[in-house]
Amino acid sequence: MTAEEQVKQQAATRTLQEIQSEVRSTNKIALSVDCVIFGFDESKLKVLLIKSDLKKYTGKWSLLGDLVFPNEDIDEAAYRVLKQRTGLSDVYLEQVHTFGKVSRHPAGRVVTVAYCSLINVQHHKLNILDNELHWHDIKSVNSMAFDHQEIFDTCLKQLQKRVQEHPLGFNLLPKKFSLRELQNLYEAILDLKMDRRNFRKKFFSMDFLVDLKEMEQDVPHRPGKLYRFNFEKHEKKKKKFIGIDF
Amino acid sequence: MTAEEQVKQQAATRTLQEIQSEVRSTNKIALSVDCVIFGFDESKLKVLLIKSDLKKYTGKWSLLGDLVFPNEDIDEAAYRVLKQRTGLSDVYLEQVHTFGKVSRHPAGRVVTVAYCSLINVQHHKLNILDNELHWHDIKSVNSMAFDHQEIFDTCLKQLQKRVQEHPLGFNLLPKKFSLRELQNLYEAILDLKMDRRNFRKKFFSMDFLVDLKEMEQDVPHRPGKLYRFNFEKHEKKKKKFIGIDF
DNA sequence: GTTTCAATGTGTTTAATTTACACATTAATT
DNA sequence: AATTAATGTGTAAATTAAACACATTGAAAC
Repeated sequence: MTAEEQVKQQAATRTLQEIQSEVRSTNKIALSVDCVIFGFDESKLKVLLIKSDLKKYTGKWSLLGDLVFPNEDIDEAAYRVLKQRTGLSDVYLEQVHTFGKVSRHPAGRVVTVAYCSLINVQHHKLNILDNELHWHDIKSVNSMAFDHQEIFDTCLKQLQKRVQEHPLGFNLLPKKFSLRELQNLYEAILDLKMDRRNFRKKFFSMDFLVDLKEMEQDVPHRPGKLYRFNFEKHEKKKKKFIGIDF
Repeated sequence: MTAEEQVKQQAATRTLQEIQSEVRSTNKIALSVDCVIFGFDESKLKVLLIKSDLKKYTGKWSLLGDLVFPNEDIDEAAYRVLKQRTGLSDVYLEQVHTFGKVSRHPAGRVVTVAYCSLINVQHHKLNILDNELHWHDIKSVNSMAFDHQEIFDTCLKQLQKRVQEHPLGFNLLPKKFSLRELQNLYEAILDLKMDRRNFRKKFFSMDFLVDLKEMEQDVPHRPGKLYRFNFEKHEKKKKKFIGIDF
């Protein structure tokens, strides 16, 4: 870890009290980033949360976030938070929405830019840095600190939409995966059941899957074939008459 | 106009020099909103721009924006800018993306939240408040001040996507419109030609159009029927097996 | 007022995509 | 060797999208 990184790491662990004093020191608006970090484990979609350190919200969970430094791009700030908390870099990260209601944060006027990140939980397990963190099943997340519930809901909806438009889901899977895992993932994200035969047909008809000629190991029943994601460019079919689909 | 509105109007006409001095007075991050205001006129999609008042960018055009007040929601700030510049309220306004590179603005560290607005140009003509404003054909917009070109491009892409998912386009049309105008609008937004028969079929098969039993007036050839948008709720067809469409 | 013109208005056929649905195969377990 | 619980595969029906051509109307030109 470089000196610069250490400074950032130190700064990012400011308590809410410290943030509060900084925010209130001027009447200007403070800017933060919050990351909704998704993982996939045991056929369930999970989100990485931290225990809120503000008394008012004792027992509530929060997203991972921090104030943006004056000399740092907001995207960089989000990467920094992610790196600090998970130890991971080179992961999927996308800005989703900015939340800027006057009274959204108890520490003062803090506008926050929400990011959505998709990580591989297996990799993360090797790098876990903080025992205040916990992976929550998204179905059990229903009352978070501040307006974090709204931020989370927005990011989840965005993910559900995005995952149907772009092959993002692979970011949540291990490098080698079976079609069953892939389908479990989509069912967990979209919260629905799909027909196995149609699901397979759909993915095989696109160029996303490379057959690794390997089989699953240590599964209690018949092993399935393993695939990896095909990183070569995928041509998007152009339609002449764009299907307006309200 | 209330006293509060006057204060806001006054504040919003700050010059860039004034903004600059405010931004540099602390080392904190300043927050602004920028509005990409779309209109539709003469079968062309237009965007409302203002001449940049910063010397470095003389002759360049800018989006309409302002700093966010400490006691104002960011959505409110965007509405304020829109109201000031167009005189219009109750118009379509949607947050699109936040731009937060360290050096994006010459006045210092200003992070800006971009909004997309769709207005009816006919209404706006009655309310025009500022002769520094100009409606530009989107096809001729290619070098704006600061990073406004990038912001504009992002908002246009977002609009192209949104308009195929939701019936937003109607916000750009007069209350009464012909199918030809509707198709011209979609062709202008999406920058493509559509088959007239399929286009009509598509819109009639949805519940969006109410036949006003009126005909166009003062058109140089055979008049077409006039319609209005049907504001009643439209049930979105649910698919069982969600079409993953990369 | 007849003709010309340029737009509106309408249906059908084909292709592509989506959906529904059932049975054989495999490997681990008993 | 039989059982079990999963993987793996194909086809038919329904829906949706795409391609395509001609009659009708009203204004403008003559």
